[in-house]
Amino acid sequence: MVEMQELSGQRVTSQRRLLFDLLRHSEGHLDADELYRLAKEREPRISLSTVYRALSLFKELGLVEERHFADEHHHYEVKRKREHHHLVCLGCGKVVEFQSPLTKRIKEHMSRQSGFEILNASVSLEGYCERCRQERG
Amino acid sequence: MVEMQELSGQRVTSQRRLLFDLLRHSEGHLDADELYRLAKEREPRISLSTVYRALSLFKELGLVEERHFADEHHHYEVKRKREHHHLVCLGCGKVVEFQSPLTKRIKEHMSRQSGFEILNASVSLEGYCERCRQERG
DNA sequence: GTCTATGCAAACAATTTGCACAGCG
DNA sequence: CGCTGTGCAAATTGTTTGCATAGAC
Repeated sequence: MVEMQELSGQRVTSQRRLLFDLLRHSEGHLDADELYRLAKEREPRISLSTVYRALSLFKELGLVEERHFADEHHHYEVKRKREHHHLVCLGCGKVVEFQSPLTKRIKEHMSRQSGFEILNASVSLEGYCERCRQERG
Repeated sequence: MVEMQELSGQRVTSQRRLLFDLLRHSEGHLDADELYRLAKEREPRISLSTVYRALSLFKELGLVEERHFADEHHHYEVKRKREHHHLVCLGCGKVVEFQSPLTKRIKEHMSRQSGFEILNASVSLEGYCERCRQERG
């Protein structure tokens, strides 16, 4: 298990190490409060502002990405090498990640057509997962 | 110019008519506060909570869609027949809408692959527009 | 030892809610 | 005229900030 060793000149504190670690090992897309609650289990004195400050630092350093799913607040996930996208179930909130070569083609096409330099693409699909479809009849 | 005639059993009030009208005719993607300010020009006594209540009603009825662009608060736009997507400039905030047959293909592909019933797709591309690219050198 | 990061409480911003009155149907 | 929608102010929720102290380097 890789640990946080350096933070581009910023200090590596126990809180930052813990928070990054939790993000790293949580499958999902945590929001600030979920992360806070998890962190408190291991370090009860940690404060929510530390969580926000750490998230904003990680985001600035490009270590995590901020997502805006339906309605609610922000979710954060550790940035991975491969670009990936999200399929969200409107019934149970489950998030499935996927990749698709088609997104690369959309980027290329729109870049040519608009003159934008396109840095990133995010595709988000919504619908009902198999189980929720059955439950809804 | 088409006017709001009915609201699925909900009452059509002057405020709702005004708000929907403003959304309708604003090119862009208004947020609650922008909409509020526009509405006040025509109806100074309108309140911000009315704006929020109307937006949430419209959203429930499927008349408008809520977008979550980078960071900030929600934006709302009247739902149109054609699905369309967004290209956002990170420099100046400009939003360009586009359509692409590739999104239909992504939906079909993911639907087959995941067993989800996919209701909608939203693609959001970020980058720098031609002008901002020049200004940044 | 110096200077940045933390915890706490208080400030802010976006959105929601309770209540008495206004006005649609 | 009954009942839903509105304006206003106050409440909530998510996030940020000021300040004194803790702790990384």
